[in-house]
Amino acid sequence: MTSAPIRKDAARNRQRIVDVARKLVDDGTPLQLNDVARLAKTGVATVYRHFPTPEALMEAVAGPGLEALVAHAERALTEEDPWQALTGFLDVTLEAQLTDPSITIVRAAPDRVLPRTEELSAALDSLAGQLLDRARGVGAVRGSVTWDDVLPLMCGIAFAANVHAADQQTRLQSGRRYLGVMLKGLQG
Amino acid sequence: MTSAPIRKDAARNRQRIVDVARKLVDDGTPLQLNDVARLAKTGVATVYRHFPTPEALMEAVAGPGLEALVAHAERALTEEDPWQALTGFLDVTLEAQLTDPSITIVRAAPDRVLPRTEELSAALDSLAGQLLDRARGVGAVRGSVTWDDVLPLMCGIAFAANVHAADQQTRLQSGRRYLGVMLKGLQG
Amino acid sequence: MTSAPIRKDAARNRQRIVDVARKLVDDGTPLQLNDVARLAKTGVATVYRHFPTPEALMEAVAGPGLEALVAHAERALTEEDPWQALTGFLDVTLEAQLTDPSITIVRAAPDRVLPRTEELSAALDSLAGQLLDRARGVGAVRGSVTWDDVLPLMCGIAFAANVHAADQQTRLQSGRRYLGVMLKGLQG
Amino acid sequence: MTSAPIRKDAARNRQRIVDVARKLVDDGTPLQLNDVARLAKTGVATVYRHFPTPEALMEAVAGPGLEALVAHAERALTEEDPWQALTGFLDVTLEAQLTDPSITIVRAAPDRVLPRTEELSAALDSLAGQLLDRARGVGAVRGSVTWDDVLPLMCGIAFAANVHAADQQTRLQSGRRYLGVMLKGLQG
DNA sequence: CATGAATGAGCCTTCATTCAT
DNA sequence: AATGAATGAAGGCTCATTCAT
Repeated sequence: MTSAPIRKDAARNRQRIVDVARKLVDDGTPLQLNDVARLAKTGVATVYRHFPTPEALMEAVAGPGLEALVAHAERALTEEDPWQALTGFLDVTLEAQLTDPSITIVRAAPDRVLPRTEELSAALDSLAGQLLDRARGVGAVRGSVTWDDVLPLMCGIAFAANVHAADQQTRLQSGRRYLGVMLKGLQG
Repeated sequence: MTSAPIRKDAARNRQRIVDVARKLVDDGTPLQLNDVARLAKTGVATVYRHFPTPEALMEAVAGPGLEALVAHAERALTEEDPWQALTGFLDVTLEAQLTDPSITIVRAAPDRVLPRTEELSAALDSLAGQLLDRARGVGAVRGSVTWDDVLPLMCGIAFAANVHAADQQTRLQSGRRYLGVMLKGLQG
Repeated sequence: MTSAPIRKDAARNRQRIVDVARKLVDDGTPLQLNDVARLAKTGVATVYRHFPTPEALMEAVAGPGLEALVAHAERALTEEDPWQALTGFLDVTLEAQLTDPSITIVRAAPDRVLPRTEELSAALDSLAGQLLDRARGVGAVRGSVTWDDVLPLMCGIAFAANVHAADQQTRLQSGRRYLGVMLKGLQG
Repeated sequence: MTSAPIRKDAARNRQRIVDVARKLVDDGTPLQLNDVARLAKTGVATVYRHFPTPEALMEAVAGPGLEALVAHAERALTEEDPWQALTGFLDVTLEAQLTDPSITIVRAAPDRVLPRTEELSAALDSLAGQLLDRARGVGAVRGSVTWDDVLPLMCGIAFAANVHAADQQTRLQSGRRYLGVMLKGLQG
């Protein structure tokens, strides 16, 4: 009755599925549960059991990335310089978004389907909001801008970087440049 | 060079197709050539003859919007204040992008399939580049930024506005705010 | 714009589909549009174009049978003896139901999906109702019974005949016996 | 011959499974062993061990209802008036069939898979046959009709009642009316 | 005995594209 | 040029049944 001890082989399967999905996502391939099943050498239904919808799988793929960002945000909150803390966090966030498309996809989506993702997303918003507030507190950021705007802007920057360049290398460079533009735009 | 006299009824058909497609695009419906044909009361093959691929049709839909932007850019080049000229143009561009999704789609795509679109796109890039150069010339814009960056950024802003809001009204508001941030970020 | 001249080859296809479906229905096989397509040597989508749902196809299969019954009911209304007219009609109806399962399926269904079927069904109900009224008029049928009851009862008799026997021959015999029971039960 | 002592927990499981299945059947939901397992908080395999096929489970669901009918038939055989005994029994039977769909399903099926069901079914047929014979003995029932016909007819009446009405209330009313028609039809 | 994860065949449905009329 | 019927690959999803734990 206690929700789930989780069997070892089931966990292995689940992980294989997520791994395969990650590879597909990284390649920009749209997630098709049938393909995932084939590549993971599982039955389709196994994929469906673990992830009832493509969105759920996408969120599972994004999970570790989101966790890492949460961890980084927490560390950033302990830094001395609020502006440094903010820009450092945004820099890491951007790199994550450009490296792992699932992050932008999940964060740009109107809603989350897994409780865990919702939780992570909320935590991230809360922490990032604090980072922004602290920076505003020392006058480093305009009064009118909220995290509610910065989140879409970060997704927009990732989008722009993808529009501008196809290869990973250039994409990161452009992204950083665009982030620079935005940061200057945000300054008080 | 003008490939053929074009029969009047053919032209009428073509127009009906584009009109229908515009409506679908504006509603956010994915362009399906069969649907378009049915709504335009044409055979599918007619749609295919005029527009061999969905992309071609999308570009045809974007055409008038792009022409309007070219016209605006030309007028802007005659304005006195280079900064005003630039911001005015970008403001109109943003509104166009948020009003007519085909514009962002076409401009964010890696390549164009219709010669006419290529032409318009190139003209727009050239004119916008000049507007940017003029603004840079009077020190209103950072030296390092080129139109090659501003175009993706505009698409990113449109994307951000869509992430932030679902209704047209709010979308425009957010978009303008984000454009403000970018412009401040671009300033010398 | 006038609804449909119907192409000859299209009509041929449609007929092949209905023919295949009829065979399946007669064999008691559940109608699966993919199977129908394969057996009719058509693409699946062709079947879907003609019959958007299995129900629509089923009704198309039942069509001729219903038409024949309507014709019979019309003739019956011209007969002298109201009781003979009624029993003759019910006998033919039963035979139709036991010969062609689609008839019972369509008539026992809560609603019809094709306008044509609705039309036929309504016509049949109206004519049968008149036959019943006439029989009641000469005191051959109890006052309390309406066609609204006799229709379900006919379906019930067909069901009973199927329960009782598997082979066509015996099924018809039993069905007639059961019809006899019902008719006696209906008599004033 | 009683195959095994049967562990208490196993019996509990079995009962939970049957209870869940009964609920599903009563709701008109098709019996899916996976669903049953989930709702009964059992593993699927447990369901399969107790009931190798959906039919077996269906018969188990019908069991108590059949037993009750057998009991009623036995009591009926002791009644004075053979016609009253018969009609009373058929009335109770009809109500059971309309209340608990599993009864009609099992009795209309060409064969039984559980020995217990076979036994009950045979007993019921035998008893009902005697009730019918007694009624025929006093001239209350036509000579030509056998229980072999009445059983299908009862299933047909249940079918007709379902065709005629969707809600339980009306279904019972119609069923009783149809039973009345049949009884009149059977009378000598 | 019990569990529930895994399986994969199989059905339904859509859509871009071709081709006979 | 125009028509729209036909195609069939492809994707989504379910469910009866098996099997490792």
